[in-house]
Amino acid sequence: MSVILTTPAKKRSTRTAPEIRARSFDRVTDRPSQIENLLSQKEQDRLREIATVLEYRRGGLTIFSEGEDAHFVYAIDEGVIRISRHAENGQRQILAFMVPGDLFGLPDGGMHVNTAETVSAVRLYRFPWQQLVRMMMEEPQLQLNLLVRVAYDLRQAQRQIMILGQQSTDQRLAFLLLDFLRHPEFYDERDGRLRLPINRFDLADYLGIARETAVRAIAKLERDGLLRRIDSETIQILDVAGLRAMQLGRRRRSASTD
Amino acid sequence: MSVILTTPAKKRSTRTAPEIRARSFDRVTDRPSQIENLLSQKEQDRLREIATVLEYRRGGLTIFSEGEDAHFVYAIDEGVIRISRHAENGQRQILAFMVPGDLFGLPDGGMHVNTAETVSAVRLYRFPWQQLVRMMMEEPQLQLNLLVRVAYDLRQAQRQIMILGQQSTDQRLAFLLLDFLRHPEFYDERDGRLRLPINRFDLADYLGIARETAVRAIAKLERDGLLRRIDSETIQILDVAGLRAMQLGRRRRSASTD
DNA sequence: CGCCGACTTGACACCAATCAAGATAAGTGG
DNA sequence: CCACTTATCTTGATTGGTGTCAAGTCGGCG
Repeated sequence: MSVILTTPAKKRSTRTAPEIRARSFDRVTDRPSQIENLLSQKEQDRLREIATVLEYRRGGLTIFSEGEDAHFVYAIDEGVIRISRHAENGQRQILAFMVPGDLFGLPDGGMHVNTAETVSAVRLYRFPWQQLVRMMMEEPQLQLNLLVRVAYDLRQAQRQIMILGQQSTDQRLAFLLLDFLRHPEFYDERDGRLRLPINRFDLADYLGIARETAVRAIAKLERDGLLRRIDSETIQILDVAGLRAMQLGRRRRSASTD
Repeated sequence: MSVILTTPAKKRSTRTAPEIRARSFDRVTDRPSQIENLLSQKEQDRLREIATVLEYRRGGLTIFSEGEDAHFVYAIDEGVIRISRHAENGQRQILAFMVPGDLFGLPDGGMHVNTAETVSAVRLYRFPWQQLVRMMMEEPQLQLNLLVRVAYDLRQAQRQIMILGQQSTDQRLAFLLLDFLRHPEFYDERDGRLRLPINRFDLADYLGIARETAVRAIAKLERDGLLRRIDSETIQILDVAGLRAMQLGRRRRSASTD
């Protein structure tokens, strides 16, 4: 069975072709998503029964928005998405970028509190939340798996709190770059080239700085010989150790001086 | 059965008497901790079987430190604790203050990644992690309860990311004050007096600012007529609405201007 | 009474947000 | 293929905010 989903046209979209395709979950990929790794064959089969595959053809598409009723949770099979939230004054903060294997969309009081949008073309697995809850009550191992994932997200969030609470602009940028260096999807270790899948807007909103400040931070690291800009979305990393060292410096003294 | 635990003497401690007492979990409080609310009587009984009550007599005591092996999780029955983490350069960031009903100490790879310390006198329930896991595998409802709690912590962490990424010093302070206003334990709505259970060190390390900056922010809110300092740990709130309004202003324009 | 830690205030330099303007690149329509 | 539009990226100038160093005050405790 094949289903075509429609989404409200994005402001920057000029296409009219369907951006998303959905179909039932069977043999769509040879790389199993991480959620399957810890589960028995039987459990995987049951998950497949309730899952739908969604395909988003490009970046900038909304998967769900904060405030909407939440009926599904999602797992990424391919591509990058961003999780963001808007303050009451309208400012956007990007809470996380998520990559294949990550899970997102857990409801909070039946609603989505965050917004999820594609950064690149994306393939997702979509699970009906109610059915998933029923399954989890019967399969404790499945529930434990979900618990581990949420706990991981919590650790990641705390990590970002550390960055935003303590690091200078340059350090924040180094932190983001080092994170992306771990993904061979974006970083070619041989020639040292990193293709940043995110634009300066997203980068700034993630690091909690202004867009111009982000650009200047990149320019500074370039002056310092740590990297070289190829084009706006590609940079060549010249000194990984230097980036790491930069994170160790201190922006401000700790309030609690021992 | 009564057990006496010992902890390494704290630097500011001059006492020699035992700071912590532990005893088995039975009828120690007439106010049930929140973890019990959603559980059946049978499940509560089972929880009691594996729980121990710990009492810390004062603030500044370490419950566990980052890097230690994690064998227990904890629930707060009474008092306030702080969860912190130290960056590689030694800077401390306070990730959260936790109050009665909150749960903390979930292991990550068998270890504690954060440090937990008492802010005031505290009574805790301590649960052996392994036994709790076994119970959860048999009682899905218990596990779901834990999942809900971790998800809640994640939302709180994301909330702090919003604050640290977007808000000015004054706004951050207003945010913290408004949070404490919700707890009748600290805020007397009649005379408007707020007893801050945390010192300026903790306050600054929580908000990601320098200690002096925190003091100056308080002074500024006082000049603006929003509050009045009684003594270093007590302030009188004069304009709650003004504090709320302060949070809505924007420190900087969003990077993603629509 | 004197010490000590926590709190507070002042001075100053520097970093980053903001406003402004230009550069680059990709798309669009002629 | 070229002019035009638009979005994104980049750089400059300016100002306010915040970290840091320094000094002083306050309160508790021995």
